[in-house]
Amino acid sequence: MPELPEVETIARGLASRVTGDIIESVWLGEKPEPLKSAASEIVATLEKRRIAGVRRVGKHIVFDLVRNGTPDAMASETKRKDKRSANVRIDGSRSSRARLKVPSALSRKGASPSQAEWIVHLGMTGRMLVCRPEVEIEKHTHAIVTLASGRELRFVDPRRFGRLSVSPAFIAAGLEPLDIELQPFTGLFRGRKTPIKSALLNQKLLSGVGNIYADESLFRAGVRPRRRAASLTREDLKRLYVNLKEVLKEAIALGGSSVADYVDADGEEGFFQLQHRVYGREGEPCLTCKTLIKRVVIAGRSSHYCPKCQK
DNA sequence: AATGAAACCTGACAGC
DNA sequence: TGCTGTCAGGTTTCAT
Repeated sequence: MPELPEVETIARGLASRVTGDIIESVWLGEKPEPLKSAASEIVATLEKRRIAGVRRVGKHIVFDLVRNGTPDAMASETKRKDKRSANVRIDGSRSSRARLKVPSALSRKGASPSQAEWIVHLGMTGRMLVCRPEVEIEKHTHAIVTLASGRELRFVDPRRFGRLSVSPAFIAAGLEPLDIELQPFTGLFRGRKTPIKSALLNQKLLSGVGNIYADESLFRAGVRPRRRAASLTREDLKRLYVNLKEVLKEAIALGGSSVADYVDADGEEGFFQLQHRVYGREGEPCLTCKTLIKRVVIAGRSSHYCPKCQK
């Protein structure tokens, strides 16, 4: 569901609410699908850690975790030696609210690095909620993290395309659209025969651009989504570069786009959907020239464009 | 190597 | 009311 501006909004909301809090325990649902790392490793990495910060990397939410009372990461401590999975049991019964029990040896000092990261990808329908324990547990809740402040952090994801993982230091595959400079940006598309729309969605090139902002940036740049990436001129690429950054920044300023059911960490909707010029406007007049907006499918994704404004 | 289609899931909505 | 078909903001895997 969420793309870069939505994830940025959610990460900022989470940062303001849970930074400094301490993770007491972790419950993981019975379905293994949302887990990219082993359940035992996630539990062992999260429990008893302090949340030093929350940030966005591409479309990922990254929780920076430090050992409680250890504000600074110990850079040398990056090697992980666990033999812990054997004793960890997953109890999926939501009603009993059973918690994973981690053997005490795992919490001993030195059992894991002092710095770690909890990575959350929301997929299409994932949400992260911060709430009181008495709040009813929604259907499709796959993880509940109990905080020392008495609140809970809950991961809810009906379609289960979201993923949870842990890592010593997560690195996105692609480059950050908001940080990249013009030269590396143009270099990403050199020699690529794939449609520019597909290239923009390729997370190994740029991380964070999704279907809405790909369509919106291409409209602003006046480039048709089916154009071969390599066919874009220097001027096309410059306009795409400028407009992609612009549309992402504007969307972040408005709290992202709420098309279906996206809400941020505080349950607030974004407002950028009101600024969409092509996305979701098939058959409606172009805001610039009144030509009807077309929708085609490119690499399996809906793509919206103005046949007159985009060449 | 690179490209596209299919698969992974559930829910909402339109049309009959 | 309820059935069927379509669509969805993402990523990975498989075939070509």
